[in-house]
Amino acid sequence: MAIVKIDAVGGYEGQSVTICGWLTHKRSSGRIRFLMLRDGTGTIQATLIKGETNEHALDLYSELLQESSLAVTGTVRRDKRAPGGYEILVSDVEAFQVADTYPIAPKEHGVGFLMDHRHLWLRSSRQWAILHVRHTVINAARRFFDDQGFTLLDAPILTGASCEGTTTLFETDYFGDRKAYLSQSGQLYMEAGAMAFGKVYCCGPTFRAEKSKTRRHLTEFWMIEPEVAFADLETIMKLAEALIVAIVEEVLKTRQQELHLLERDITRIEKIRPPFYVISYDEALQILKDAGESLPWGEDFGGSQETIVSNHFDKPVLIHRYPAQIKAFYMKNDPDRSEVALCLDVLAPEGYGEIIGGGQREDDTAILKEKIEEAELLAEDFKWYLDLRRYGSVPHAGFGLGIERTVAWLCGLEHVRESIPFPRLMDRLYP
RNA sequence: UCCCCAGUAGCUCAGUUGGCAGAGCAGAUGGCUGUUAACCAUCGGGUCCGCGGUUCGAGUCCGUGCUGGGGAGCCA
Repeated sequence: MAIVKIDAVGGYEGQSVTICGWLTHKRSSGRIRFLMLRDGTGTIQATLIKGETNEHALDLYSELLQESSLAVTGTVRRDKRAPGGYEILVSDVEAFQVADTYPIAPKEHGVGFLMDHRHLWLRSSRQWAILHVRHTVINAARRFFDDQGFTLLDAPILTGASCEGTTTLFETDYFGDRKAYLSQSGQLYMEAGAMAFGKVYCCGPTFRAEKSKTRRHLTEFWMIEPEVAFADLETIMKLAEALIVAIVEEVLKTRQQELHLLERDITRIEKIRPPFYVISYDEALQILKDAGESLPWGEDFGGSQETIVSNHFDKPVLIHRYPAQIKAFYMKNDPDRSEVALCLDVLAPEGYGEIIGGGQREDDTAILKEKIEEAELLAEDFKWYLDLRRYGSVPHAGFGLGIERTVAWLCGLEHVRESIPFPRLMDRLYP
């Protein structure tokens, strides 16, 4: 007897198969009974009829509660009345386990309750769709870099120093006499990698101890961070655009069913084709001014300002050359205009905010030393980083793409917490 | 850290002017020969978030704490 996955039953019409899965639902009408089964690849209706199904299975039916784990054996039939087009005419049912009363009913639930049951919530069709899109986003991004000759170079998660202030760092004890921090970014290490391999990227979790309670923030989130030697801002802007295009194409190609299930307006994603919009910080300020939300030059955008700018466009918008004073110490200043940094942010459409941040790195030892001092960082922590400029410094650039915000945007989610299997938020470490 | 909202059955919620604690779903029992979140009937199920106060009487009003949600600040 073949054990068949639900998404493959179409190839077994008329044959007897066994499907192993979980009970999502059951219904009955007189002597005919229905089990809805889920196995991770899809759902299918199994039909029990007196006379065709054995007595053991008919008796078992009445004991089964939602999420009981089952092996269902029967004949695959095409039937218009069955959701999905195929059903199993059951000959026998065995239970691996009869579930206790399942807390998540097929009705509505509040966010807090679902988050407390995240380990079970993952079984619902909506989460199935979202996390499939996440899988594809990560895979598409990695394939994009692999195909262009990048080397995957994983960055450490435990680090000895902060690259920004210590206020947003998670601190942990390191063998009693020292402190270690959870990485906020793999970037500095990718710079070292770029000097060794030319083109590198990392993909992994990063941590921010920001006390942010918004729909765009997690304390643990994943980034894909490429870094390229002999590259300037323009090169990296082209790379950022091409990466997003590659991700969108792959999601549209392989995740139609998931997007449909999420009731995502696919036409808005189909618009995401090159070229994207490219504006300077100064031009973004003008857009805000025209919208009646003037901001003095030198200030960073808040969430509402980002939304105003991104709503101005139907595709992602690349914003370059922010004031140097609001950007990190390692950003290279524009030689033609020293008050701005050669940096790049990409805002997703529909108010999903910044999905990419990056730019060209400072490659001059003396200037970088100065900037480290200005940022009041410990010079000795960055000795190795300065070495990269002492031994064959080259122009180089890179960026980080936030996985969760990208997934939230493509899926049309209201909050990034659904775009990662087990979200970590300011007040939530369970489950 | 600040602002706003909420906390009543396992879940989602209603509860009028302060006067006997309610519905739908889930669960149990029974009915129905093709159901689509089936339907119909019956039944069980309560620390009304905690503490304090006002009152003859508090789910309801006041104070306070806790928890959750939304937002702000913050966010290379």
